[in-house]
This record gives sequence, C-alpha cells and structure tokens, in this order.
Amino acid sequence: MKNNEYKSYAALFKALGDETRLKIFKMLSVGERCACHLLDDFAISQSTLSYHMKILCDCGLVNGRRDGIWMRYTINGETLALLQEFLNHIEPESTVIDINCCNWNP
Amino acid sequence: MKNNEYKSYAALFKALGDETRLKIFKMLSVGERCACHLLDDFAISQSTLSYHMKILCDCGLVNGRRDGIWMRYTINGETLALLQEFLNHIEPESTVIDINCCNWNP
DNA sequence: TTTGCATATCGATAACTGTCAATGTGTTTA
DNA sequence: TAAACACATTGACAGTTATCGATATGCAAA
Repeated sequence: MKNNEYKSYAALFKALGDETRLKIFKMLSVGERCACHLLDDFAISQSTLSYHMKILCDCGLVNGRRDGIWMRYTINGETLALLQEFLNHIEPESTVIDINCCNWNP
Repeated sequence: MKNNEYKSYAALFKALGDETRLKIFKMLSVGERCACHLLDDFAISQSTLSYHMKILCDCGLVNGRRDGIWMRYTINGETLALLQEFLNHIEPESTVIDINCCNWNP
C-alpha cells in the first residue's frame, strides 16, 4: 500500500467518524433515499444536511443523482468494499513481541 | 442496534480518521510496539504521539501496557472485530428504490 | 415566463482538533 | 536518594469542523 493512500483511507474513516453521517450511511444501506426524507430523520437544518452529503459524496462513499428537483443518494459499493477490505486485512498478531524494541531482554 | 451505539462506532471511525493514527494502527497489526519506536517512524513530537495513543486507547481500539519505563501497545482485537462486523454488515442494495420518497411516480 | 419547491453555497461563529514546548509523573539505575 | 529516562499532562495557538440563517441555483408546473 502506497504511503499517500493512507490519506484517502483516513478520509473515508473520517467521513464515517461523525454520528450524523454514520447514521445517514447506515440508512442508505437499505436503498436509495432522497435528501428530503433524510432531513426528516434528523434535527438538523437543510444546509447542514447538504454539507454532510457533500462530505460523503466527495470521499466516494456515496453517490448522488439528480431526479428532477430531488437529489437521490445511494451507497457507492466499490468504495465501501475498499474500506471493508482495508479493515478486514488488519489482523492483530497480539502474540508477536517487538523484539527489536529498546533493550528488550526476554 | 441501539441509537446511542452509533456514537461509539462513530468514535472508532473518527479515531482512524486521522492519517497518523491510521498508520500507527496499521503498524500495530504486525505486533506489539513500544512508544519510543513508534515515535521514530513519524515526524511528530513525543507529546503529540502520546495524544494520539490516548485517543486510540480511549476508544478501545488499542491496548497499552506498562513495561518498566516503556509503554507497549497492541491492537484490541475485540474492538477491531466489532468495527469489522459493523462495516461488513452494510451491504448496499443499490437496486432498491425509495418508493416512498416524495411523490415518486414510476 | 413567473412562481414555487428542493437543494447548494456563502458568511459567520462557536466548538473541536492537532500540534508544540514546557512541565509533571512514574520507573529504573547509579 | 538522586539522576536519568520514557511517557503523560498542561497551556497556548492556529487550523478545521459542524452548525445555522440567508441567499443563490436549478428544475418543474402553472
């Protein structure tokens, strides 16, 4: 994994690191949803919702499409798969000791 | 999933939403590592590393143990598994249309 | 083409974040 | 016990973030 790719993955985690956005993302997992209905589910203003949707879309986790006067949002499965893969590839080897650490003497 | 659990999961995502912390977490996946060696790998001050380790430990993603004058860190596999499970359970149903949305007329 | 609706953008603002240097705390060794 | 070392905490500060109200933009129906 190239070094600067961490920045991209960090952006994905950060996007989901806000409670409101995480709930929105989870809601989208059951299917396409329009902004007006998302707005009904949260005690936030319309401009704030738009701000959060922009963050989710900009990082690639969510796709938005215009349908007349409405915006309809869906999860971008490819980006989600990338993130799942990244996380699933982390397997903690808790038994491995850092034998090179400082003056480690077993 | 209870409503307030989103706050906990958001905290986990947020913890990994910083490039430095994400790299640290990935490094720990190969085994236990002490703070002094982590410090060598980043161009940050000792106090900043301590700040990041506190965030990773507080949310439960990382365990720290004192070993003499050193702190040795490992990934908390249980919390990681929870996060993996959360993310893996999100399966985008892109074909599902929000038929209840506004005045949808197919 | 004017009006009305849904959404995006802008400007302001309070709160939070990441960073450092300085200092405090806990542990080991001389 | 004193000194040295590793790490944590504190205070300060610049940058970022989440939020809102107001305004702009884009679309559709009248």
